Amino acid sequence: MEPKYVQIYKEIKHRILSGCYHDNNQQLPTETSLCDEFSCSRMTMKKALDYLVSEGYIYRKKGKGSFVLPKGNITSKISIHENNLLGLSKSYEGNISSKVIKFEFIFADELLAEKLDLKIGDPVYHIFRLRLVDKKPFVLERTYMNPIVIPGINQDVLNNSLYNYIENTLNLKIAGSFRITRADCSNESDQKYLELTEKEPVLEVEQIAYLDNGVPFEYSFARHRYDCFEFYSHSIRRNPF
Amino acid sequence: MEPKYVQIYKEIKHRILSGCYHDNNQQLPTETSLCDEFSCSRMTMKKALDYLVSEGYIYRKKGKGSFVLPKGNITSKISIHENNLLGLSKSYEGNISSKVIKFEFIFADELLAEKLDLKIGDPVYHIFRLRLVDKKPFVLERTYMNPIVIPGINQDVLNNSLYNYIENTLNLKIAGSFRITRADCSNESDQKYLELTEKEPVLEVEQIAYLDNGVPFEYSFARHRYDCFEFYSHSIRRNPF
DNA sequence: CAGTGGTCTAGACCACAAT
DNA sequence: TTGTGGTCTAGACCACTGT
Repeated sequence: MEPKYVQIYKEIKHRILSGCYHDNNQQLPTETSLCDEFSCSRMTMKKALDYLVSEGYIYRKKGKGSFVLPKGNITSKISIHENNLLGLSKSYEGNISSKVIKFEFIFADELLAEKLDLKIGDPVYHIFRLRLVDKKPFVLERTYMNPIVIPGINQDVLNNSLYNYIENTLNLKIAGSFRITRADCSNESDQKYLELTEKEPVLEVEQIAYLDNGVPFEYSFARHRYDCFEFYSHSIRRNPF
Repeated sequence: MEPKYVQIYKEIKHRILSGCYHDNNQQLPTETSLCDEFSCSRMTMKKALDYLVSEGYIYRKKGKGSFVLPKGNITSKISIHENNLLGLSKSYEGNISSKVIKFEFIFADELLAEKLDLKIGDPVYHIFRLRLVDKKPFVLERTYMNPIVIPGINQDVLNNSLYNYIENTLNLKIAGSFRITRADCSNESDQKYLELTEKEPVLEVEQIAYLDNGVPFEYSFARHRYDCFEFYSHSIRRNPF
């Protein structure tokens, strides 16, 4: 059973996307009237509306009301929202395949030990995969994983979705991640596998991902072809901060 | 007067950063005991803790408790958090200067009209600036602004901080933005002003920024030197979504 | 079972905007 | 003055965890 505020959030989001508030100068009904309609308290309605604010659908002004915000447009590249945690397979609807270039155990050096919360010398999976979208090279992923936390990885899993394996087979929950995004010159591997020239760069995303018990399970570098990937995000200024 | 939940948020954040919960296995006190200590209701405490969750300081598990999350590390590059809205001048403590390369009125084409919510042919500021950090070229910014919304821009403003001018002189409030981040090959201007070779790329951030009345005031492309800028972000999986 | 966090309520008071 | 959203409360019930 979904919480009431999620149901309300979804219904109002649906109304916004259907243009229900276009006639009324993009203004939503007042909170109290929405509370009446959905038979809920104001706190619950506020929670639903807060999610719409945080996703950039509406903005609210004290003393005035709540209004629909125009949506930024997405280009033709593959766009991943900054909040997306679910790996490529779940983020894109195309035909995704993987080619495993390297799959081995290594021993954690200082960096890996720090990022994955291990001791130096502990065994770590090192996975180097090329991921293709509609058979065209898209991203070159170098992933380090803690084999204690994520056991049983094999070629079969790697050819499909690691995230599916973690969530559905191992039944673990992914809770969050830290990411750093940067541009970089392509190196020899990039050029070879992503079919880039020397002049063409990559968009690198460095990531540490955590399970819901706070344990880091993945440290990865994903190097994307510059011409078919971009990140989009929406920020709002939080009120009293 | 700051809301109570902000004060509580700040105090607990301070405690986390000081390592107060290190002894107790990174576990925070229960919500009810924190409510007692801060003399507040549970809803208020939850709001404070929700902000800590959204910023990646803690995670919470039903039936277990709330725990401090290890913090991702930031590298030596200039790192801007994905949520930062405040322009370079307020994001970085170094010695920042600007060189105005071009500053003119143009007429909105279809793209600009759409992004800035104008009619085709309406006048638009076109600002092309090189921004330097500690006298070294850092980012090349091409900005389009609606002169009706942001009037009175001149060379003096451009040599300092546009965001300061908007917030402090014009007394407008910046509410939020949409951003798209991508890597790109450097073009001739990039190479000239950012002092890059043909092989070296840029990190481009395309942005539409909004005031708190929902009006878009800026559409910009910021092309950063690849080797001294990166974006970092933190995502959490929201519960019932 | 007891203890935790998650949701929800009904009502209160405040700050801000428009009239 | 009226109406809006922002904050806050005191208490209720639920779902999940570990004993």
